[in-house]
Amino acid sequence: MIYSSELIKGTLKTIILKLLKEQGRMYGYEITQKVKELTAGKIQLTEGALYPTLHALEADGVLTTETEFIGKRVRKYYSLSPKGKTVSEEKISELADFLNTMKYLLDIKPGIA
Amino acid sequence: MIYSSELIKGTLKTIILKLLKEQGRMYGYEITQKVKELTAGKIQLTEGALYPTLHALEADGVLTTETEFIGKRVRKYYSLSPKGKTVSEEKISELADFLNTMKYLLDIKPGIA
DNA sequence: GACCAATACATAAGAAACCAATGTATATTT
DNA sequence: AAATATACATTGGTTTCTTATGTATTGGTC
Repeated sequence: MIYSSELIKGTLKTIILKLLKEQGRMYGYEITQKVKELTAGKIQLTEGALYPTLHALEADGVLTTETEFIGKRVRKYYSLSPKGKTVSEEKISELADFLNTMKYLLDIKPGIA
Repeated sequence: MIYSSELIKGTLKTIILKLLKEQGRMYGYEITQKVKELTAGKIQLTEGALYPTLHALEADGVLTTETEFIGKRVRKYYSLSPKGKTVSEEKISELADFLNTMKYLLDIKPGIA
């Protein structure tokens, strides 16, 4: 089962920031594969969603890039900027808090609600 | 702290369906207040997001409505249709699954990722 | 050696969904 | 009587994603 895309929408940026925080640097395609692997295929990032998001984060000064050539093929590595490290901490803890709140909402029983 | 709206986007429908499943029937304003209460103000649904969503769910045959007058003021109660009961079960379990997956992603440490 | 799948980037047109603002009106509290 | 709360609704604009398309290299397979 693949999650409906609307669920992923709000969390895409945070997922990217979390992975970059742990991995140091990653390139776009690598991110799609890593997320797919870590979620057993339940989250499949599309390129049309990923690349614009990466570009936006870079434009915001959250990510920095380095381009490398692997043979003749180009690879663009993304890393957290100093600002990005702060932003990622904030985003990650906000999401963790949100997950708890949502879990609480889903656990509510008729008597409590 | 109020969650950024992008986080709520993907979960709004499911929140509504979950509440209606537990409460039987609710009207729009009541939903905004209940969500605010249950989340200690962290989730504040705006009318511009709520009403279009309710209308869409009704148009999809997921919700049914009854209009009542409280004095001269109208109140529109929403309930799950038979189809809505099925849909709500699906949405709720998908979200529960998604929350677990996201929690797993956020817990990943450098060595594991 | 020809073909397909995987790797790797990117953009563009359109759709979906929300946000902020606005509008209308009644009810309650101070 | 004024302000706040209740209660519905819509609209214009923005953001953000989806689908589709485009280019090109690399690796595996028949």
